[in-house]
Amino acid sequence: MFSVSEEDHLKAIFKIAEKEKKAVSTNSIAAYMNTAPASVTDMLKKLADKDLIQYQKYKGVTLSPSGSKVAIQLIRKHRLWEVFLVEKLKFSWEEVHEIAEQLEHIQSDDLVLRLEKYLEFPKFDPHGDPIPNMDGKFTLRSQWSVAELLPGHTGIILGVREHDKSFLLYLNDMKIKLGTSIKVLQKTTYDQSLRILIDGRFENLITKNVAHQLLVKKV
Amino acid sequence: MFSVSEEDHLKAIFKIAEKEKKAVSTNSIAAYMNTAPASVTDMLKKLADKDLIQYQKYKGVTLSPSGSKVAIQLIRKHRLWEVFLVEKLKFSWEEVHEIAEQLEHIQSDDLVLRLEKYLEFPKFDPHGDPIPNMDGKFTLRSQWSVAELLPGHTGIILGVREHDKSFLLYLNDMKIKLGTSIKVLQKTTYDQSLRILIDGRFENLITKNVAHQLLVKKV
DNA sequence: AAAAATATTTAGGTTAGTCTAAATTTAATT
DNA sequence: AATTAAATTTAGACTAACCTAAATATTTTT
Ligand SMILES: [Mn+2]
Ligand SMILES: [Mn+2]
Ligand SMILES: [Mn+2]
Ligand SMILES: [Mn+2]
Repeated sequence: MFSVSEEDHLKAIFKIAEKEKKAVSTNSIAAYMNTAPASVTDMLKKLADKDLIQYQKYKGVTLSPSGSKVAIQLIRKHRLWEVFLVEKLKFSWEEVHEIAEQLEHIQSDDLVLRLEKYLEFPKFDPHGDPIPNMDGKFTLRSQWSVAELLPGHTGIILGVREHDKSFLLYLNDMKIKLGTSIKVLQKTTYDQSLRILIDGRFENLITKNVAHQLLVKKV
Repeated sequence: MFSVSEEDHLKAIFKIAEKEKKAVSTNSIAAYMNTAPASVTDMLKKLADKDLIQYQKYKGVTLSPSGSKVAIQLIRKHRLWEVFLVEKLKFSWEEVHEIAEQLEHIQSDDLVLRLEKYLEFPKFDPHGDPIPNMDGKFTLRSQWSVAELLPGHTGIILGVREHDKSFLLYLNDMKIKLGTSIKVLQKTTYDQSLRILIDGRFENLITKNVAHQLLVKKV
């Protein structure tokens, strides 16, 4: 139906739009996709022709309903495959993204449904990101970043905002994974760095930025 | 490393060479791949440049050691994914080929090794074809076609030569699958069609050609 | 409100992978 | 051994997906 490149562009637009609610710029897509802005312009014309996006020269783009559907289905497949790779093949959470980036493009509706069933309908992927259901609906849950926790309060890790491999390896080193409890012991007023207690056992210092990437439920 | 099209061409050459031991012709590859002979010629030049095949104009091609390795690794991945689809996702044997045709191109050596382990090192795929190991070695076993069985003798289905969806659906109808026992009751001298007993329960008539496609071990 | 800086598009080009039609080589048949 | 038929390659063309450099629009700063 759609090429790998078309799908990846639609996903990029979706993800960028998720953070900043305005129309998505050509340059932001190019940065996300690691391509030249001129290449993005070419693709935007094609996607607009197929009514997958609303596009006006120089004004940025938004996804049309059909484009949004393609993007969400792609994200659904990506996250289901990530669950498979971690739960069944025992990959670590920092290893799965590149492989899922390929697997998400396998075309077979039946495959996705059977995979989802086989995995017992997971609602979140190994990074804590919600997996849209068949109809494109995401499961919502209330979550805070560790940066928002007050000293003395504890949270359970639900997910991470940053998916960078080196960041995930850094968390591995600190013994932080999904389900880990984080108690904020102290916040530095100078640079907002935090002293935290990990699973009631390891004490460590993290920067404000790192704290911002860690998503928890309050306990 | 190699494109989907390059990989598929190498696999086609391998599979055609498997049956007819002479150099593989341009037209046979074109027929196998459903493309124009001219397109195959273009690809053969490219593969020869990369030393994946031995190619002389008008003389057909053979795989080089490196080309053979690529083809065998692709077949390995294809068949491992087919096992996954049937054993884990409960697809039927006639549904898995097209999906595996895509999955075989996913690039990750680690993925293949983990998948193989997860599947507990299967030696044969859902159609009874051998799965090459990491080093490209196929497991051999002695097998006969039902056409070779003498009346009164029985075999257990090990595999099928024909992978066509309609053929597999026809076998489903007859309750023939891997492991099924086939007893030859009678052979017609006129057209060599056979009356067979399936799993000791269903009697049926099959043509000589169908019998030729059914591979069994003698019991 | 000009000027300067930045973002975006256009112009023109490349490579991979396909095609059809024509030319050429090889194989088969008189 | 010619002639005809079949197989294969060459020539020329197209689309998708990229690129760089130049032109143009928009935004920001003076
Ligand atoms: Mn992708
Ligand atoms: Mn993820
Ligand atoms: Mn394939
Ligand atoms: Mn098979």
